[in-house]
Amino acid sequence: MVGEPIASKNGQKSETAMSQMQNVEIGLREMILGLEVGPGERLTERWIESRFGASRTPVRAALLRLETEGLVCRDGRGWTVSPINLAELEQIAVYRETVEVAAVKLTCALEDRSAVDVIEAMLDSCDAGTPREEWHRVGMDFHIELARLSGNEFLFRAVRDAMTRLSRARWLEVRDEAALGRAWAEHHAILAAVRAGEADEAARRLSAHIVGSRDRLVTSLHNDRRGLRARGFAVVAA
Amino acid sequence: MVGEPIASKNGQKSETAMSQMQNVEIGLREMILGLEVGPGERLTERWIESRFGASRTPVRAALLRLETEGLVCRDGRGWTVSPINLAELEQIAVYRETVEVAAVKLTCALEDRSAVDVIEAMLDSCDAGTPREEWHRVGMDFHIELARLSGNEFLFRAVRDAMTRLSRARWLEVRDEAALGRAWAEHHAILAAVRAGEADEAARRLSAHIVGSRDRLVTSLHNDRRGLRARGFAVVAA
DNA sequence: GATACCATTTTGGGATACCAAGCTGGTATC
DNA sequence: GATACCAGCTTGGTATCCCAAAATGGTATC
Repeated sequence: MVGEPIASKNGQKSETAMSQMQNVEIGLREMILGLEVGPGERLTERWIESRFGASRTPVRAALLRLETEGLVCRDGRGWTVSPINLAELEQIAVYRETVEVAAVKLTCALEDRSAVDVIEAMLDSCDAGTPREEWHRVGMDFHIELARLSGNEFLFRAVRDAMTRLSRARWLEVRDEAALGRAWAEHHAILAAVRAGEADEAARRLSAHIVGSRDRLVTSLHNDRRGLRARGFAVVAA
Repeated sequence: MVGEPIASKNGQKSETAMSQMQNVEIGLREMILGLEVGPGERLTERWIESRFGASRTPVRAALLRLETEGLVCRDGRGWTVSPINLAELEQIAVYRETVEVAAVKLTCALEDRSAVDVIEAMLDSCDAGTPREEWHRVGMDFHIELARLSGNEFLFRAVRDAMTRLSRARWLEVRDEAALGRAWAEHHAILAAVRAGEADEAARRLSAHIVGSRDRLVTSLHNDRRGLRARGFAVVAA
């Protein structure tokens, strides 16, 4: 056994009412998104098995799930943590611009748009003392929760899945304070337009935000790809 | 053993070089999309196991895959063929309009749009003597292949997955000759606009086509839902 | 020293055994 | 007759075992 087995063997429930499969799925997702296992790294089912104290059946189920999320991919026979793919990041940006703009237009057409206040409060919960992980999480949740307001389950899932795929890359991005402040200002401006029901204005601002975000992200990773490779992270060029 | 086992036991390869999991996944998907198992029907892993002559390991893998496609869903402990959900169909229509329009606009911006000819040939391969299954398949592939031309993998997958979810409903739709002819005319008109590079015109026609298609689909299923329930198909109202 | 070849190990795919939870049908009690 | 209760069966969740293929490493040959 390597690391800390989370649940004991032979059908024993872990202290929470969570199945082994959920245990492995959630734990492995966190390890991948938190870069505890690097992009491009090989994964063996047996290693995951011992790492989480589960048997191969739930391990394989979790891998199949994570494969559909794009976090792991098949490597012939065998599994690999998906590399960071710059070309893919650009395509995802186009995709999320499409679905996020559609979602925000739907939201602007709603009579009751008061739910934007909850999102605004979420943004405001970040200040100078907030750890970087939290800024990162809130920056993603802003887009996910904004899409949820549309009420369209498929647009929401599309945004959530796209943000999941972008998560590691955004984490690796070299961001300065100024860029972060600008992003937050854009977030607020988007919410203001949604609150006012100005669909075109909200769409324009959101679109510009996403495109700018993409450009900074791809540029940052491209410039730093030597450093990323030095850390053992596979980065596929655009 | 019920039905016709496709592969023999104990690691024996079937005649094609296909894994058991792919066997089960593809076979079960065809059974669901072909309505050989009705929407809302309960599925047991053991039944699938004997139906396809595979053990539970590949069966579970296939079920997990089909769950992400929305073709089966969990029913507490246990599996169910996803019911036809009219509210979901309407949401999917909004979603696919969004992504298909975005894809076709990207395609119109390409220099080389000659690939539309292949799609046009596909449409023209259907005539009065073509079986209904083929019309159905080509009607879906038109949208999928059109999205593929955009070159954006995520828009393409979104359209493909949406069409998969719509497949059973479209098959159940009561369509007359006139509606089919109108759909084909709209398909040709969309292609003509794409060929000419007229993005706005193509988007307008595609959008109208999808909205009209949605209205006819939902109306048809809503009117016929008594008959569908009589066939044992679960239809959830909007 | 390079290379071809073979034994060993590793690994994913699949099959099966076992378990606990839940459903079912029957029975006993009132 | 209705209901509470219990035994047994079904079923998904999990662990484990087996297998074939691929990777690995060492050795013999040139």
